[in-house]
Amino acid sequence: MPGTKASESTRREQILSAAYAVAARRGLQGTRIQEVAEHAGVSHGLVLFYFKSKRGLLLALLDWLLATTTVLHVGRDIIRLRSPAARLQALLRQEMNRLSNEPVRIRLTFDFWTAGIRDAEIRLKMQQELQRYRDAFRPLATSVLAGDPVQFRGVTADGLAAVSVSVIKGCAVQAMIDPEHFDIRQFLAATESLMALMLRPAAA
Amino acid sequence: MPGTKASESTRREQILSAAYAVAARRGLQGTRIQEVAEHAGVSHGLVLFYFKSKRGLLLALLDWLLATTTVLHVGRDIIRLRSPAARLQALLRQEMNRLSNEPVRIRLTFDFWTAGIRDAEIRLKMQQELQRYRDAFRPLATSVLAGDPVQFRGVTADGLAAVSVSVIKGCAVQAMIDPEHFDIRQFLAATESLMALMLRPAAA
DNA sequence: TTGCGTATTGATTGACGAGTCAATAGCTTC
DNA sequence: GAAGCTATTGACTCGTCAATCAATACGCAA
Repeated sequence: MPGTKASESTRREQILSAAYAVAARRGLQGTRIQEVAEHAGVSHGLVLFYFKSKRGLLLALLDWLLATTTVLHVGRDIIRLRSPAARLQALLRQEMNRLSNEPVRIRLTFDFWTAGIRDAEIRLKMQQELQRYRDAFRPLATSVLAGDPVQFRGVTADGLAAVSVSVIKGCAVQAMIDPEHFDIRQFLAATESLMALMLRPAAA
Repeated sequence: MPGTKASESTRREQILSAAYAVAARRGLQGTRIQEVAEHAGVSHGLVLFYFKSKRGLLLALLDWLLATTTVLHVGRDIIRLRSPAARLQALLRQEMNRLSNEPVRIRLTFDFWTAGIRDAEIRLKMQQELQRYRDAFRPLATSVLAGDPVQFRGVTADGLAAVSVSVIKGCAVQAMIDPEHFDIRQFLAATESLMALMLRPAAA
């Protein structure tokens, strides 16, 4: 009764992409191996053959999710921008675009955050991701701080990076839960004004 | 075999508070009626007698959670503060204190956010809560905008309120998932500097 | 072509947990 | 103290789903 065979990497990919679709629809806990298997066109036994347990599947899915997420790529076009605040701004804008363009991915990530509350292994991976996120912001934050040492006395680059990340993640939360009353454009306009404030030279 | 009886409101309270404890530990999906019952010292049949289903219990828990959450109380001490930005600042600080002092509550709220992704009834309640949150910030935001119409051209009070909420919620996310690398003090220092920027009169 | 190794299947098991319900004990009323 | 109401119980049913495993067909090597 076995069907046609395929290479291991093909099968894993196939199953993971099915798991992605199912988990997006049903949530992590609500993901049934049966449904993933159907979606991938294989038997549920095969899913367990490759990933050994549901937990194994979900952990692999998380790795896959993080690996296929364009990790906050500070592209050349952004680096080219002269002012640090302008770069920070471009980064924010880029990330917020992701929010509208990849809602499914964001939703899943969200789900993994929650799972991470109780599962140490998941939490570790999410911590690393947050850290990468903050790290990506830090050099920019450093430049901004250097631009106005007086105003930013006592503020660390880490602190400012964390705030930047907060704005993004907080935006994600609102956009996800309350898309109707949450206007991304207004949000962007407000953040950009705040950026501009950081740019503005200190009043002599 | 029935045990001693109690008033309906007592029992509901008793069960809900047990559900709170259990849900905090196990997560919403992981909450078993059996465990809630044991924790409340009643039979699991009674839990269903009062709440009719697991879903009913969780929805009631959500109501209870929102009702017992000090809803962003803009206290007298805050209102008394002269400058709007100072009030905004005080509000932010107050909310961030909640993050450290009531981690359990925050974790549960987080869980409900995730549940709200797939459950319309839960989502609605969470939307209302976000809306209340933004509403509480709006008057302050309005004042801030009025203070520097040039700088904030094109920025709406809603937008600025949404950013404020983002900062809080994003802070919650990071504090929850990565408490080790997330330094609330640095975070506060950074936000306060940003607040100060908004206060600063435009350079002539 | 034959034979071997393994990827694949699907029937099966076992556990768990939500929801039902008839029996019953506690409270209230007269 | 009797009767009636209902809150409370716990045994039960039913469905679901993860995980196991023996059987089997496919692909490959000789």
